[in-house]
Amino acid sequence: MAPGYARRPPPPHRAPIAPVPPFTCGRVRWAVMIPPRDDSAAPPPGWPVTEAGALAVQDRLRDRVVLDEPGPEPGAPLVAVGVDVAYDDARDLVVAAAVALDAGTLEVLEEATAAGPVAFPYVPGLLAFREVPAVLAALERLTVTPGLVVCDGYGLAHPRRFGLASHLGVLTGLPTIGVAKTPFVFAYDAPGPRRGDSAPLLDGAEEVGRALRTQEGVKPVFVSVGHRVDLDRACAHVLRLAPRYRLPETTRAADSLCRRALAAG
DNA sequence: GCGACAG
DNA sequence: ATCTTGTCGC
Repeated sequence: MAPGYARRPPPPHRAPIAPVPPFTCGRVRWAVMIPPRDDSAAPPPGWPVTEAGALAVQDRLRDRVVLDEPGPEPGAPLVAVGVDVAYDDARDLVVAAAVALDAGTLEVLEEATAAGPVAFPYVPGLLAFREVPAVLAALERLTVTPGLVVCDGYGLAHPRRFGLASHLGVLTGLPTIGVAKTPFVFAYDAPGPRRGDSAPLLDGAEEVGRALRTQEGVKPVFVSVGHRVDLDRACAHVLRLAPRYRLPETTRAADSLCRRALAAG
């Protein structure tokens, strides 16, 4: 692991990943987040168990999304962290992975995983409630400080403008973006055929993200802002992280790791 | 009202 | 997401 990257002192379990104003979830106060419990990836006390409860949490947290920061400068030194999860519903098990890469060289700097019970059923628009607890636990186990978190799914491209990437950003305070493989419910025109070509991802007349061609002749990915990053930079980071394949290396590394961890455990 | 619907 | 055979290509 290359020296020169900022590190947080372990153990991180009692310390917030980043200074974020306290908020409450249900009746429970999360200083920023996740917490202690044991060292599992179980959802914290107060994690919603109903759709109505989850909708209420989204409604309460959505205005905490920060959209007026440009985010990390593409080309500058950056620790880009990919997060993803794999499931075994039969065993009520979810495994999350967080893989930190040097955004310049794509070298793997650090890997972490966390396993726990499935926190929520899959409901379109409420994906964060299923994935976030385990993802937070995996992020906490990294010792490098993420400069950008790349999520598998959406941020602002969400019916209530609060997808997984935005949710994770608000909870951690970290800059986040969403990279999805399918366009969810939004409309777009096919981007040009070359790598780097893009077209707006539209909710009516509102651009909620971008269909971005990362490889020539390959279908685009769908990029949206999560938290503390603008859309131009989000796309620039995705392009740089995907020099060879359709999906960014962050996503590929995290996907691979959580699947291996699920199969192993 | 019914279906579609990130992962 | 996950269930899954073979197949084309580097």
